[in-house]
Amino acid sequence: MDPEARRRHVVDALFRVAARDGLQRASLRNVADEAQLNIGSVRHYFAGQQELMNFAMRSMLDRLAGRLTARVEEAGDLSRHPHAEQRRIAAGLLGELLPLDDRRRAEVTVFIDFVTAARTNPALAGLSREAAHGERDLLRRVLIRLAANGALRPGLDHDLEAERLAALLDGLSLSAVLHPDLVTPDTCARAVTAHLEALAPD
Amino acid sequence: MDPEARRRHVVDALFRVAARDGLQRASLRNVADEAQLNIGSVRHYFAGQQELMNFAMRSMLDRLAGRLTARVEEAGDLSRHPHAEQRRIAAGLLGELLPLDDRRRAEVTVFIDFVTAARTNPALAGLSREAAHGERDLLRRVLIRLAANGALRPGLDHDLEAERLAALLDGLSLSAVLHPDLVTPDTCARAVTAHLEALAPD
DNA sequence: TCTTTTTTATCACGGCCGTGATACATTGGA
DNA sequence: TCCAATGTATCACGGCCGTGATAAAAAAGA
Repeated sequence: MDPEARRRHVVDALFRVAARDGLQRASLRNVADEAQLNIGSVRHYFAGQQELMNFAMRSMLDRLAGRLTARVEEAGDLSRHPHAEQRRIAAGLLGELLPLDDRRRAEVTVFIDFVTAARTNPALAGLSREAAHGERDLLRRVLIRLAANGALRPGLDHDLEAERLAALLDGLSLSAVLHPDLVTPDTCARAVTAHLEALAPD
Repeated sequence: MDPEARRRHVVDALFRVAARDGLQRASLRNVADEAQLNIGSVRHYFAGQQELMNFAMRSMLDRLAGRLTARVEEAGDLSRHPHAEQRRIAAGLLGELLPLDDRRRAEVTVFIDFVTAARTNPALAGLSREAAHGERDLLRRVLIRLAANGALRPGLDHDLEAERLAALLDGLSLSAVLHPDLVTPDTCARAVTAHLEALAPD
């Protein structure tokens, strides 16, 4: 069987375990059970637990990056839309980073587990750093593009605003994952919309 | 010796271990070592690991709540200050929730470890929920107080703005803890200031 | 002083973990 | 067909864990 597919199968099992029970419970044995595989099979495709973790986190970042760039291309040339519509499109793009449905909730849940684990796990530190930079680069580009089309108030500090937007999205994600009854998908969407509208020209 | 002091001594050791190595490494043995105590002594003051964790998280929330209410009282009657100064005072208060120095960085680090652990640890779920509600209540009160004094733009949805402010603070804290070189104390302070200024009347 | 309570210190058990080693099964090409 | 490569399945070791049981030491009160 395709080794690539096998690896994906194992990684998906890891994601399910991590989303359900937390990343610390994603041991080789538990992941193997979830994948309905023998632990020996898992170890045949991954040299050890560290490599599995690293590969899983990288897979997740790749998938996320893929979806985001697809969204960006799909958006195309913003300048043909009115300003309000441009901000609406941007909000839709940013929603890809938020737990707005079950799929994204599971992804964001595991993402948060990974980056927090990375604080004390050198094997994941590089990927965590990469993710943080990637997020900020994306947000800066979005803001600059909106501003270039006149969809944002002039005179904004784009670096600071990108940081503020990153904090808003990260904070919403964290709260929505930890307290789903307190921070619903609707709350997330309204907060992002309000934030972008607060950056609109007068 | 005062049993209360002993418990605090153990809990402080747990905080140091959690801040340095992560909460998952805060085993009874590691905490006892850090406290320079025998594991038997620790177990004499705490029935088990679950009780230690619960007590530690409660202690931390109590300390934080104490500092915040002290800050609120210290602020006193805001209406005697000009609007800009009122927002500055509010920003100072909110800074108590951010990792602006080593002490607060350590606290926020452990806080994040606790609330993320609470997602899959029923013994901590209640405290996590309590913390989330407490944070939002505080922020709502701050915003309403500022608005009542005319220091904020009229017509704001205070519930939504409290949620947005909570997300900003949580997101800044998370990023500052995970990526200290990317999100510095100065960045945090500037982001909070910019946020409050964006809520100011025209 | 003697006694009771509190505190400190160990030992041992079972559980889960990652991992090395090894054997068995399956597959696919010469 | 035979053989090598790939994949699957177990066993065993040492490590760290929480915890029950127990004992020794220290402190406190009579």
